[in-house]
Amino acid sequence: MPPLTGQRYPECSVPTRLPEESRVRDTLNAVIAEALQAAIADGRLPLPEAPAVAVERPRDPSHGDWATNIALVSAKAAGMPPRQVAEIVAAELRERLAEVADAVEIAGPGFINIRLRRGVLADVVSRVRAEGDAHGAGERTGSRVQVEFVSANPVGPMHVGHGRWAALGDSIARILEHAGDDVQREFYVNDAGVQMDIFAASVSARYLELTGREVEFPEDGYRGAYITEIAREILADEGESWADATADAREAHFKEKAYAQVLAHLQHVLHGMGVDFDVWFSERTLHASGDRGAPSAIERGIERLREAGHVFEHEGAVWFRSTAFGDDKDRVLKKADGSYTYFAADVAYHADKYDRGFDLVIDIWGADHHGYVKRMESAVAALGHPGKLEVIIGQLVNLFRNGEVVRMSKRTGEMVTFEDLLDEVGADAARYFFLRRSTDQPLDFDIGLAKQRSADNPVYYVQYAHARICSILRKASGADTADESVDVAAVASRIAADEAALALLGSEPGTLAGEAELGLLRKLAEFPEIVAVAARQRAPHKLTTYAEDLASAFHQFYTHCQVVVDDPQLRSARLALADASRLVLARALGLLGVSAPQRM
RNA sequence: GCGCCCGUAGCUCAGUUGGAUAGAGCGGGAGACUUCUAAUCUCUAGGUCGGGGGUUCGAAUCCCUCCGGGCGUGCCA
Repeated sequence: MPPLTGQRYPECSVPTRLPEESRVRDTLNAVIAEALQAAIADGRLPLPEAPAVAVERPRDPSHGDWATNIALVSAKAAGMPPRQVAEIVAAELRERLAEVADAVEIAGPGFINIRLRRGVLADVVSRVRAEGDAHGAGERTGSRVQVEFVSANPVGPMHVGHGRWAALGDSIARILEHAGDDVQREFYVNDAGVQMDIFAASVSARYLELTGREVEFPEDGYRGAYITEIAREILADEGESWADATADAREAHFKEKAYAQVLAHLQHVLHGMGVDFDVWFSERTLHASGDRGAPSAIERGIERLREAGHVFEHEGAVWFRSTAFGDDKDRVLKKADGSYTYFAADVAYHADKYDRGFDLVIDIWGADHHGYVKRMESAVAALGHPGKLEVIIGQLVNLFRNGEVVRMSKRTGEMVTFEDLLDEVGADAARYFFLRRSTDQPLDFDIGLAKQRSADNPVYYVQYAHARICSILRKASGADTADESVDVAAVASRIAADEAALALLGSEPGTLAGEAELGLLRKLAEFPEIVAVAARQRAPHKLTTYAEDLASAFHQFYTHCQVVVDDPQLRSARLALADASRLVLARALGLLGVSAPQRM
């Protein structure tokens, strides 16, 4: 078992800076701002000040590579029709962008569309290939972020929802790391509290049954078959002697045995899907008193709230005045019977997180906990860290098989566990499907579809694009396309495509081949921005959507363009384009925690 | 009752800061393998963005209201 403590994590200190947006976007914004300034300065545009500029990528590729609505935005203030404003700005832009743009056009109600030179578009190929792992990455922000997720009670197997949150938390962590933050993954183990007692009593009852004794199963006990399995293992290991011990001694012993087993199991399943936590934080450590009777972390947490003036006593209980921070009602920390609430432990836990120096804490909770968000935010604010907690609510998963809902019953313990699902569909498909929908949307998971190795299955669609590229590279090396001993990366590194060669890409616009090349170039260029948006919005599903778009652009390219052709220049250019696609596909899949196979 | 999330094509869902003719996959219809993997591609049909008001040059997106669905609303964990 790994260490179960609130262990410290190595200090990280890197200069603070926000992730950089795409270079082209920044440049265009700057140039447009200059153009506006110039037109305002010489009186052609009667504006008091230049409006904020924001270029965007038009949805419709026929509108060019970039567009700005600046004329529409400023028409009113300038007292001119939008198209007239657009004329003035566009004239300026044509001069300033002569080097990089083929055309600056006015369209629709007054949009200015900018069409980049092919050479500028093809630039992305060299950039992707030169930057390697750094491509699409933000500069190090120095921001220390903790993502806490799954945190399933260690009293049974994970359900399918836990699997989704595991995929989500891990992918968000990967994306934030790529965007430049220092990220720590943490699992909070609720190993204190009554559910552990019930758990122990359940195992104890099954153990006694196995020794042939008549026992009444606890009414609120856990009835899953795994309880019996655990009891059986204890029986095999330690024999029947525990049947004669006192119930207290037996349950105390069984609790630790069973807990260790379940925890190891959770770690095993999570590891199996590629999710590894940096810290497993035990709730018990918060309850434990310090040396020579020093107060526990929970007691210290309450003390801190009290010092901040937000604690009061009422009807024998100790309360946190969360209403002072916008909560609906105040919350109990210490019950009238002297025990602490789960919330009190969570206050101590979060205090500990900030003591560890995190600049931002992201908690991923199941939808059934969303009523808890406000009080936790209140507590964090009261502890002096307002705004440094972000709670992401993960919606549930509905399992379907052949269009039918898979029914589960918690009472009888009859359920499809996350491990069952992993065994059936595999880690790649499970992760991909979990991440495909936005977080705040409940997910319908069709087991049949996830297992299907066909065109209907988006995860294979994306992986297949990657495998196809690897196959092309094997062919280009002169080897058999099925020869798995070929080092694809090494082949790729030998491909050299100079500017003249890359300029051939998309040189025949209007043809199927030319459009396919241009489409792929444009899609590749979007990647850094997609990563930045996915990071900012904590939205891995932006990357599944992107990966499918990129795979589609590649498949079209593949269909319409022979890559390994005789003409050495065209061949190297297309190989380089395919290689850049390979790298970006692998990176996108990597951020999702999904493998990028070289053969399928 | 109150709070949060959601409602977009037959189905499952994207839609960035309010932008142009609202997109994709599946499913329906019609096609393409002598090629570097057809796990692919091409064409086609399909919409009152839940309803109604408002804000504005412009609304799926922002505001109000109504309808429908999910979850929450413990001195449980």
